[in-house]
Amino acid sequence: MKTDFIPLDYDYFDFQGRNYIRIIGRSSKGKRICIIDSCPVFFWAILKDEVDKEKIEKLMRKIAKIKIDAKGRNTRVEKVEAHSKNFLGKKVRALKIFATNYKDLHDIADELDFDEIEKRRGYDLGFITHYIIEKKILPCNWYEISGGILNNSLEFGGMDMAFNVDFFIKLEKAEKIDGVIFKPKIIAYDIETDEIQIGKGEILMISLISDGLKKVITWKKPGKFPDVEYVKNEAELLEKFSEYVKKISPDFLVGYFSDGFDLPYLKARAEELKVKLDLGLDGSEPKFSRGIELTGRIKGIVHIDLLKFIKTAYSQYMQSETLSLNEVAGEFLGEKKKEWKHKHSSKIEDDGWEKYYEYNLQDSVLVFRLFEKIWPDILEFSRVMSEPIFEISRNGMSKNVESYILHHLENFNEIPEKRAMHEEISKRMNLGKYEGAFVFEPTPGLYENLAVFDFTSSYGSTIVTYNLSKSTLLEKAEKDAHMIEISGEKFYFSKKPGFFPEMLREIIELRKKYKRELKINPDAIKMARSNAFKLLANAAYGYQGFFGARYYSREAAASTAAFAKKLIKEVIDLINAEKYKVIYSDTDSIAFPLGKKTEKQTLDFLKKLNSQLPGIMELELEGFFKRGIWVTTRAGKIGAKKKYALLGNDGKVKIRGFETVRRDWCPLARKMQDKVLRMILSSGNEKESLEYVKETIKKLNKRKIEKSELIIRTQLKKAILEYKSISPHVIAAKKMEEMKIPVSEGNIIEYYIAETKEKTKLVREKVKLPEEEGEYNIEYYLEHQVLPAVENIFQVFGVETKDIIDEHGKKQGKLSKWM
DNA sequence: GAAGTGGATATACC
DNA sequence: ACTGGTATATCCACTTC
Repeated sequence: MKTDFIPLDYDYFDFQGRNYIRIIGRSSKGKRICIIDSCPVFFWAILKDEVDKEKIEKLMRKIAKIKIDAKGRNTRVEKVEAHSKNFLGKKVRALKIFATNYKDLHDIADELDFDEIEKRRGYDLGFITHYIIEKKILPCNWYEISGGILNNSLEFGGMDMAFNVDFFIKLEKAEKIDGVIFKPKIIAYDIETDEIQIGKGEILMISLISDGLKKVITWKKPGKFPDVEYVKNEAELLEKFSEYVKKISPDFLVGYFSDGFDLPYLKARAEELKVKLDLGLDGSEPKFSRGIELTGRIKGIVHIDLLKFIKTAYSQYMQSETLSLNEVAGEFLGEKKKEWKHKHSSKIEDDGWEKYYEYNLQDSVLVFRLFEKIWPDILEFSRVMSEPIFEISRNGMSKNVESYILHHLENFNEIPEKRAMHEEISKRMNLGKYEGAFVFEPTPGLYENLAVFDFTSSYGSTIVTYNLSKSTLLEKAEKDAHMIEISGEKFYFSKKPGFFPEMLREIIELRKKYKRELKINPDAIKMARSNAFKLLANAAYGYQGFFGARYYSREAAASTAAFAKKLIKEVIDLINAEKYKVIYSDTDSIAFPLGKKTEKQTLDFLKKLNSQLPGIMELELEGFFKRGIWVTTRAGKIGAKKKYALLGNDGKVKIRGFETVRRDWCPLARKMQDKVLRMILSSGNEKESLEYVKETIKKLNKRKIEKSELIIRTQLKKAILEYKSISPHVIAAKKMEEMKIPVSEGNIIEYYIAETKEKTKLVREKVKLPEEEGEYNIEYYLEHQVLPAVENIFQVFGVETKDIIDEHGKKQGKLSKWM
């Protein structure tokens, strides 16, 4: 049989002691196809330099005889070959040792305690990754495949009969082709329960959205509500859900925080009610694996938890303060969740249920639309990293960098480095920090007509330019090498291109290429591809400094920061030498007023600068800005770093670091500061904004400010009991516990500071929950929220605090006097 | 018990 | 455990006089 095919979900099984890959995907005609394939199973033994040919042959014969009986399997070495390979950039002789089962490679490697062998590598990639590298059946790419159909066959123990697919094919040949645009079939789902703790309460309803399906299944309050389907009880609810999933047979089952809530909840309730939650294509139930977080896998259907992907791929560029579905959907779709105040189902009035159903349905609608929106990114991530969607949608960026490397090693004839084990990891973690980026101390003030330059992929370009990696680090000083001094110690890197910097060079080039193509002819896929490469380039530096990395190199990471620091300082000097005056710089950006120069002169100068930069280092214009403001730190007279506001020539305001952008300040202070900054930037003076602040303070004093504007939000980052220092939000969390409001690690705790009868000094003793009765503490909000947010800004104009709070211009003593 | 200081904590920047 | 370091600011916890 011959068909086109796009691989979506990979897993593997053992049959008669051997490993087989099972790939589930689709044809362009929408048929569900499962293919079975296998690949050579092997790892590498790297030989010591001095071992001669004769010894190698003897060793190979010895190794070829290895047989082990592990975990009830008889595994044996099938074949041994000698190869010339590279390991960490060095030429090595290595034995390629083939065995019958991937899972036993580690055990076989353990048997190889021969003197001739230096290292054993390539047994810890995971069979799926190993297979993809070997056979190049890449996820989310189109193939023309051919092979024999298994139809009620006993090959593989009759597995084809158990799988609910259109075709079950034993793969013989696969050829990559340009396929059509793939539009996956998905179900977005969401559940509502009585308790938050997994499995503790009943599941009241499940909503499902798919193409042509929009449904809430429930066993609760009946009535004539649109899109609601009734079943008898919770058990039937689960069965019905299962039935729909099977009927639709989606490629992806998509949820939001569904790894941590919806899917485990369904499983737990199914167990409790003795219902089989047979969602898998073979009728199997979802399986969970525990890393640091729970992940839920369904055989043949890719379970996607959008929250996880959004965290790694978007969160750093997002405005949302939390990654709640409500906020994220608001930002991506301009659409929000429906209003619903959660309460136990026993307390829901008869007329409340319709709202609850609508609420539940809307959540699935949002998940469905969110998926549609970010699908191009998921797809391109999978293609770029060459890893299945299940993996890339959950992995962090360091893992993605590593995937990219592993799938491209063979271009360099490289044997993969192993993952670090526990001991090595703790050793790396204990090394402490190295010196990082340079931040220029600004002189506080309001500046006009500014230019901002920044380095494109600064650290990535630095790694490429100076060839910085584990394999290019030289042990001794060499003449023709890249050298950097870090606090007295000199580090040398070879000029012979290493595979890591070379891969990164390609990543940066591809990113530029796709960005160019995007400009000419934009579409979502090009945008996604360009973005995936951008994220990869940006994560490469962090990867080398990450203790869990296979290609960890603290020296390379520290040198990257040091080289970049040295260069940006040199560039600042060059800019100053051109009669500009740099006023600020952070890591890879430089800001300076144009002074007497024109924009054109500045752009010409930028060109000249670029011609002088080493390697692939490149400066670009971030923008011209009409005005910018820098303030002092709270304590001293020195300029505050990482805190400024700019007004672009395009009218856009860019605010960094100020309380405005910090979620742990109350809305009143944030909004007021934002307005003040905008007023000052557009007018060039403080007059108008000062009046505005005085008005605000008056309102506060008259209690005319709504309590909702005074709610402070702080994240509870660990369990309440683990806190050594009991700060206001910890007290608020404790109060919530007492009131039986569920609180857990990671929650954003809301509270306000209230008036108290007793005179207490500690802020935490004035904490009240938003729903608690009480008057807000005027003094606290004035002195700890409103004034601190604007004091430093007005200071730039010589306006002092007393000028802000004293509308008559007279010095006042205690605040209470004029309150 | 007030004042000063360092530590713990949260959040932002790049 | 699941990229890195730099920086600001708040409030608590503790010491000192």
